[in-house]
Amino acid sequence: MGSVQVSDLKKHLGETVELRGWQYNRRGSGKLLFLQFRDGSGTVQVVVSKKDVPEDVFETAKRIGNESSLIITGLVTEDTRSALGVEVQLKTLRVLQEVHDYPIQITEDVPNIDKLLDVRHLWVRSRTPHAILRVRSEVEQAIRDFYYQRGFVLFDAPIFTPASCEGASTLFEVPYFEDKAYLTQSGQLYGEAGAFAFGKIVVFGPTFRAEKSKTRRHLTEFWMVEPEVAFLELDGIMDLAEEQVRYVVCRVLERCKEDLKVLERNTAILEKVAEPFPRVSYSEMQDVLQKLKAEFAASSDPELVKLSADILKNGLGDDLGAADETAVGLHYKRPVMIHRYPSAVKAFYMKRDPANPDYVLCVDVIAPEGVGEVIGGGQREDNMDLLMKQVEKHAIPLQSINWYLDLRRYGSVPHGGFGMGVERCVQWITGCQHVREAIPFPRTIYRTNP
RNA sequence: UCCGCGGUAGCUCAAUGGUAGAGCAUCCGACUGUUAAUCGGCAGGUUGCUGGUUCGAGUCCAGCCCGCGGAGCCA
Repeated sequence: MGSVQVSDLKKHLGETVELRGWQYNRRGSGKLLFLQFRDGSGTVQVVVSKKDVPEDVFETAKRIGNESSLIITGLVTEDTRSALGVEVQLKTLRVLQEVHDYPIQITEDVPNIDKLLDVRHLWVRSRTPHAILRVRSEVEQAIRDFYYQRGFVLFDAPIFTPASCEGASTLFEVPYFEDKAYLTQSGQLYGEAGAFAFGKIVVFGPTFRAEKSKTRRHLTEFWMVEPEVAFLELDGIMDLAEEQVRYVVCRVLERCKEDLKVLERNTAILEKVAEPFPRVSYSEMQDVLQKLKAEFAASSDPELVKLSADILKNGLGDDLGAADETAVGLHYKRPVMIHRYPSAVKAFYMKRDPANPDYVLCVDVIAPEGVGEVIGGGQREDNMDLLMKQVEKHAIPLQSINWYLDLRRYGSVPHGGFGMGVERCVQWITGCQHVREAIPFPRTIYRTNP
């Protein structure tokens, strides 16, 4: 008799099977015990009846604490009272390790995420983190499938880089033999090299930002997927971003139903990705935000009134603030694409809009429900002279970027792409409160442990 | 870096300047259909650190440490 997985138990109705895993929880009485048994694939209720098992087996089952590791055998029976629809009538019980002081208790809420993150290595066993990280796994697989199916070449960018790609953002400096190196904050520049070699590439890897951000949307280490395509212009880039988000969300809706149920996620808002994403220019958005500001100020909801005060706080020509993004999310209730920002607030490599050189051909995708920017990208400046002006303006050291300028010297073409933060995407899809919950071991300004 | 909030039992939180408490978890016990089971009991503390005010400080004051939320910046 081989072991079976909890997720496959329905195929073994009426059979006696072996299960290997851990006790998640126990309820019961003096003569009847209900072990919640998990093996990673799922959780099943194991019934231990005093009259059906030897005395010592019953006493052991009654004694062992949560997260004791077990190998059991039992009869698989149908039972509508059990969440899974089946349960297991215990026959034999082998305890690999008996545990009595597991530090996490079974609760549904997350009262203090920081305390739980101290024991993240154990917390990942619990119901909610388990569901979120399963969704993350599906998101990452969906991303890979999406690009693979479309003929993109997976083009890994280096982690050690010579210097800043984007100027202002803070980089992690690390000793590198006799020299210094920096952890990458974007694989994009390398992606552009790949696009000119393979046509369509995608960079998928970790990214590091030494920003001292302490919000539920920020990590110092996060995963980013960055497609880059030769001969693709802004409209095409927006099409790609929209299709990719739609594909990923639909995959999760289709394949992670149970996890979304565990997370009590309202899927109605996710299903709206089937509809076209609104595409609004920065300039048009100013008018929309003006209207929203007035509308929210007149609202009876004090939260909206408070939000209203911060809308358009940064003024015309500046980047949108967090309140603006929240308002956009509340208004459209689905991902929104904002394009053609003022060039002053965007990176040096963004291509000028020929129709109005004060703006650049970029696009941000704003997720609703307070998650904010999940995608940032656009068309790259492909003209050597214009690019050089920006390099000088941003005071980017030539020696670290000279290789990149070669891409404009030898066969430059219109091209572009974007970067999507995997954790922000997972945060939105799962509806989890902190982006920290969307990665197995989050790294933040004050946490590198465990 | 700036603004705001917090640190009391393993966890979540109480405690007009006057004997540090509850719920949950652990441990012990009861219960044959429980769904975060329920019920009874035992145990559990240098109240973040240092100093000050006071007859008396978890509480008031000063400094420090640590964390959380937000702004900025970003994905």
